[in-house]
Amino acid sequence: MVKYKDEALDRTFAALSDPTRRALLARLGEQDGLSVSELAAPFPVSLPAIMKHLDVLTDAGLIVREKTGRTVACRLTARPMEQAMDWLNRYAQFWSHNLDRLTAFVEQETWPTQPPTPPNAQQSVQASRSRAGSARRPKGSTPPGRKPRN
Amino acid sequence: MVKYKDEALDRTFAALSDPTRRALLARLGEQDGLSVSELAAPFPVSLPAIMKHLDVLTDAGLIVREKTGRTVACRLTARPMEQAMDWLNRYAQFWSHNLDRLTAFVEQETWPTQPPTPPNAQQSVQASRSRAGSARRPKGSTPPGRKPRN
DNA sequence: TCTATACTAAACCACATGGTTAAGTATAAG
DNA sequence: CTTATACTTAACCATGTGGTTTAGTATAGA
Repeated sequence: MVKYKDEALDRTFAALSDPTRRALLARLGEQDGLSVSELAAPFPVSLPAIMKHLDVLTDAGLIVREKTGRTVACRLTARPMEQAMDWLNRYAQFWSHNLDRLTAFVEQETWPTQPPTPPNAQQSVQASRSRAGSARRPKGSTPPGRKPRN
Repeated sequence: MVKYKDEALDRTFAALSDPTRRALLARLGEQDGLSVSELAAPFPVSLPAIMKHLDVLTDAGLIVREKTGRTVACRLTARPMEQAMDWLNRYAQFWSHNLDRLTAFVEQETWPTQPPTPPNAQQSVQASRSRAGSARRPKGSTPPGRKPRN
């Protein structure tokens, strides 16, 4: 099973879904090893906001941070983006209508089409985005469901 | 400016950040044109939950839906994923250390490194993920900020 | 030693997300 | 015409997100 890769893809794509984080990555592409303050300077948001974005990028493995004295240098990494590209390449092959390659490719079983199952460990900590299982409703709250129209 | 492409990238990467949605796309890669019920059948969540995921995929332009009678067929599309691949390819070139190509590439100005600016129209509708500007606090609520440690 | 800088952490907020159940609508089948 | 199926919509919930301000810590510079 490639669930661990799935979680890595979750974080990679989630990290890339925000324009500020893509701009941060692009900035590091121009000039790797910038400090946090240098990275944050052109952005119209506060430094703690940029810090949060860098946290997301670090958790996704897209950057690494190394502290020297009081400054932290941020650098791009390669691995998780390669995995995202792999996924996109597979998608590209689906709609290219090359059915022979497609059939052979699907039968490699490297492509999880079965629905994601939430990890049975760490139920108290939300480990994945899609989660099944009913949420507990506090007493006295109204249950979900559409009210009749009348 | 390529802000419109940026918003499309927002939606594309956000759509891909969820494992259920990626599984839906993979399922359609195996067999295009499945109906909503057929798509939903293997998933352990409710039909409206799958409907919501399909809404996200449709808004991102990754699938199209066409109704025939009472069933809706879902099909993969190509365009937005190509744009996501373009972005990833550029990132790949950054860490491949090809500085000549990198410099020439950056100077094409097709790669927005400047911080994203939220659209000045549609302030009432949240159009982009990163947004500046202070939120209004209700009267009587405590202001943000860390409490002193003592 | 004191001051300044760079970064980190906490607390708050409005809004978004991903699920649920229940009701409603459109269309096909009997 | 009635029933069943496929899908849609509304209302709810817990949690997460992306921002803010304020306080705190670590390190460099004067």
